[in-house]
Amino acid sequence: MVKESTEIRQEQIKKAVLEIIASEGLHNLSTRNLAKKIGLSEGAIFRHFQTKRDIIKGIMDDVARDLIGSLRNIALKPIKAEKKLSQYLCQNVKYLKGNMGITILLFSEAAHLGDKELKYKLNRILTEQKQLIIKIVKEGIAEGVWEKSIRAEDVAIIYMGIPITFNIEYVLNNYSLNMDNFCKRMYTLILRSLKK
Amino acid sequence: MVKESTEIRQEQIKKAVLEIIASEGLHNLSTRNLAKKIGLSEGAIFRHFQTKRDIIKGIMDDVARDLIGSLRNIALKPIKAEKKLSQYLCQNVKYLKGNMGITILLFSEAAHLGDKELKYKLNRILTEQKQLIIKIVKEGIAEGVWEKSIRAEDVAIIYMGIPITFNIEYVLNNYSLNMDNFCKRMYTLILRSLKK
DNA sequence: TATCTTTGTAAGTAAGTGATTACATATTTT
DNA sequence: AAAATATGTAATCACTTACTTACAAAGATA
Repeated sequence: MVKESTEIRQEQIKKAVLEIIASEGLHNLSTRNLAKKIGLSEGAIFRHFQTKRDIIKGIMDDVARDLIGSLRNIALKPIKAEKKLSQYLCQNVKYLKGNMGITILLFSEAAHLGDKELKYKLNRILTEQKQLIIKIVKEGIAEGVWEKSIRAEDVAIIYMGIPITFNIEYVLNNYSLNMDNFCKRMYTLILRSLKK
Repeated sequence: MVKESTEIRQEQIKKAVLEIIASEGLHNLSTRNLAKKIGLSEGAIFRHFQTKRDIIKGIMDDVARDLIGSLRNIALKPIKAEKKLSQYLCQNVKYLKGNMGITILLFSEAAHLGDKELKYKLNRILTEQKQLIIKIVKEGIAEGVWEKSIRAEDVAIIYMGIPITFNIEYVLNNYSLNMDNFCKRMYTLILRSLKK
């Protein structure tokens, strides 16, 4: 009987949640299946998280910290807006690919509506991502390389669909979609709509 | 005790499924809740559909028929590509708004992966939508109004994110998003990336 | 070494799941 | 009007759900 600290177990549990969603689907995300995946009893799960919902909340906090954090770093780099946009998009897609299941989890929570706290967390994640895009677009306009009349918020909205679409395509193409290619091609298109 | 034909009941059931998903979330979509919503017993549900999954399959067939049908009509109209694209996008968004819950349902089924038949149906719906977009883009290029070097498939991919994003925005904005506005603004942006 | 805290398990809980049953009542056909 | 058929219900099925309990054992601390 191996014992581990709550911190380690919590990470294992959150990781297993995403793995189950990505490989078996949301409907297989039961505490029973979760415990089996990690090799623990169901009771042990509830030793480290009070409720199943708390696990989801924990994952959303991770996303807010890791994904938004890395995106913010890119958005704040002292480089040209065009380069920022390219890196931002690729980093965004890369994160989702490396954490398959997150899109489904976030989106499905958006669908549940019931839990105000989860809805708020999701809203923050999406809003912050959009704000960073808006910032980059405005910078590009200020640099004089992108069209002045463009509404940065609209670019942000159309941008947000790209990582989500990647995820859908990725699943439907049986995980055989080339990420770098995808990312570069989408970047090229977005850039066309921005350029003067 | 009012009795109705299987055809009528099937329509009622499918409609109720989408209503429940849109207003109470996917996790509240139980056959029990479904029956309650319609004012029938649970047994009656299974008189008109063999399994719960058959209801979902029926809804997906409806989408394939109604949404894809109306989009195909637009794509085949004898009008300019620019006009087609505009109508196509707005019709697409309008349908999703009028059938809240469909995006969630389709997307969640994409996540389940298990059921090959459902996955196939979803794949067809998305692929057909994309093919129509590709057709319109190629027409615009042939007309000479859009840039020749553009890859129509890429436009189709970036396009597909728009209705989905609309849905997310719509839910998170508490259903107060102006559809026409949204649709026109997204069209303007897409058009910019297409124009010479 | 003895005690205490943390982490684990096996076996439960009540409530919910999709689906079936036996039977009743409405509608159509003869 | 009688028989046949379609549509309904209430009760129940076996099973799953998130979560809890009573207790055992590992690891840290005294």
